[in-house]
Amino acid sequence: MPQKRKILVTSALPYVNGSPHMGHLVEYLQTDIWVRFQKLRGHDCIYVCASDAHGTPIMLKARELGITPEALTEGYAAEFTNDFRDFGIEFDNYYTTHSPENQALVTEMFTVLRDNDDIYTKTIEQSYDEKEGMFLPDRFVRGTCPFCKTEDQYGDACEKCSKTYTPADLINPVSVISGTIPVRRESEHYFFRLSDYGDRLRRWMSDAALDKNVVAKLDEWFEAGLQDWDISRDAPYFGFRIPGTEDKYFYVWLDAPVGYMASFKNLCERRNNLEFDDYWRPGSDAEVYHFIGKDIMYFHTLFWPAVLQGSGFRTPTSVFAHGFLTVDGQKMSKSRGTFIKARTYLDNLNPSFLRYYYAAKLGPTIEDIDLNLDDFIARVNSDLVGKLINIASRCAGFISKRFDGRLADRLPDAELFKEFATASETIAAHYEQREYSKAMRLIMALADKANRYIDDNKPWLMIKDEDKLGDVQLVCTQGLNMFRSLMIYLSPVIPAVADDARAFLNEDRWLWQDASSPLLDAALPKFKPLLTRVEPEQVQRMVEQSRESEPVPEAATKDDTISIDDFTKVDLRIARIEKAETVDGADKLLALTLDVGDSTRQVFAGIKAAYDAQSLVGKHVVVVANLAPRKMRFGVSEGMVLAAGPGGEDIFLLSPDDGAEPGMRVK
RNA sequence: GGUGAUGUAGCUCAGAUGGUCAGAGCGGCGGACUCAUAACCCGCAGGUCGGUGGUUCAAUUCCACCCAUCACCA
Repeated sequence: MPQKRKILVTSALPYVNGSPHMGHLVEYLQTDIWVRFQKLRGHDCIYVCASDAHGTPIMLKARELGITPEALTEGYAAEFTNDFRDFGIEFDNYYTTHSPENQALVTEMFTVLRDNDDIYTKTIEQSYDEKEGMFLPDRFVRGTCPFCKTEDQYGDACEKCSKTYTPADLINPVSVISGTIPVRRESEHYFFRLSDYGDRLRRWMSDAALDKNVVAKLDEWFEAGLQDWDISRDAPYFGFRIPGTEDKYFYVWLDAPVGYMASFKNLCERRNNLEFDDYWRPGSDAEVYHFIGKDIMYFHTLFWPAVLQGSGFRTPTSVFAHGFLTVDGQKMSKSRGTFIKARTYLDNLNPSFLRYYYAAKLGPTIEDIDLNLDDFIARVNSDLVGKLINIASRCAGFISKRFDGRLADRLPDAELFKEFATASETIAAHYEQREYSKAMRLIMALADKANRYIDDNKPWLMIKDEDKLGDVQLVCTQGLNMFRSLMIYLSPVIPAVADDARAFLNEDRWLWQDASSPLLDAALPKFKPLLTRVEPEQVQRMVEQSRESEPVPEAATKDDTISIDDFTKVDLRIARIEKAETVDGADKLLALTLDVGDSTRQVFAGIKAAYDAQSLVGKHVVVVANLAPRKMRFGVSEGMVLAAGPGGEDIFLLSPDDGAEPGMRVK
């Protein structure tokens, strides 16, 4: 066994302005497998993560929903936490960047950098939305591409011709927030002198033994010359205020990676044998690794190590970048039903299947991986159920029926078992190098070998011959031991299945090296199927449930309880129907004009069969006021009127008791 | 537009400093078996290794260009 290592591992912090989906899981599963492997090998390995809770998109989304950014991010963070747990992703700590620890660290780092003259200020010009009173990130200005004249493009690049430019270049620019024309306005910003860090970064790069594709990308950036980094944003902004300023905030990308340290620090405060400085100060003997997606390499391989170098901390040992997920060979798509939320998967399929499938495809490179749904079914059923679990299944029956559940006290083919044992270090090396697909191939090749062994020895024939009864026990003991070794090798990937297998083998715990010594003369309980096959219908249902045209309401997902935060996200208001009219060309719709207190709005409701338009005028109803406006063929619907019933003529509007006034909040 | 990565059998992917490098698993076809969650075992698959040029005695593997896909452009 190699020396015990101190390892700190992170996954990129999820930006909590939406629900977790299959793409997120690539990274967290890749990391979790690696962490579990290290722990199984007996190392001290700590896995921390956190929600990335700051920045303009979160601020605006919260405003749109009429809730605080804290409430918004806590709501999504709860989804992430639940989904991570249900996929068997085991963090030592999951925290948030919106924390006192993070603020203290960011402030400390900023102060050190500023005192070392690594920070300076400069006045720059940016797009400004006068109506909203805020500066606009490039992505929040849209207009016509100055090159190819395609309309409605982002302020930084054209999706059509993929040329890049600035919002000032756009023809007819519009703020996506207010719809007004942005102006150019000057503001003082804080910059980090990244340009001074070229040599130090190159040194770090060569020490970190980065993947060659990552190095290629870095070289490209060095070639272009390092530019200083704008680390401030003007108010209004959701983040940490820069010390000594009234209206300047740290850019979310400055405090996000510091969130790794803050989460770890938070963990240290709860564990007395863990010291923050042992892991994060220069001279640390711990290894620190960041698992990230290839899209955020810039931040993790340039800004982040430079900021650490300049502020008195150690740099990461290495950064592991992975590719993106495609589904059936294409980008995830809501209309095709391939934008699959983690929860939708969990509602239909066993998480171990995805863990195995991803592992079977993951390597150490930044290449994208494809979730091919047909391949997923075939692979899981044939590898996991048909090959692996089958080994136990075909041996266990003989052992329990004819030998009282008792294993033999020796192996009939020690040579063969030794093959399984000596594969141990090769498989371990694959895991260590994040060559999971190679590890899986090797493990499955061994599973083939185990099945062949049973086939060659034919216990089902020997069982008919009293003289050969002992041989049956021996062969099955051999088979179960091969199964056991493979399950140990796979336990980082499918921990839940491995736990069940271990329980069947009546053992308390497994360490990696246990795979090299057989389990003999032990009593086993009755075998229960460890996995059942994937049915194509399950996958179909998952895809159907993911299709945008038939969205699954959040509340209808299986997790049957919601938090009070979830409920308060829904802004229910009393409204008075001012006008109700039929809609030309629509069989079921009535167009309602609603008085919601401070304003009126138009809502289309599918209640034509149940209500006569005129009879509705003056009636008070309940409306979902913060539902995203929906464009329909007949106009925009700005909310939803609550009603009960199966539909058609049987629809019953909800109305409040007398006294309720338009605009009152329902709670 | 610039830069980088990828493009190998129906599907998912391996592979080589240029010459037994054209492979695996799945699917498909044929056979065998019946212990096992119709699982397992044996045999069969001929894809111009994205396209076009070039270098070479020889290229899928090196070079150039082109096409497609993905990413990044702070």
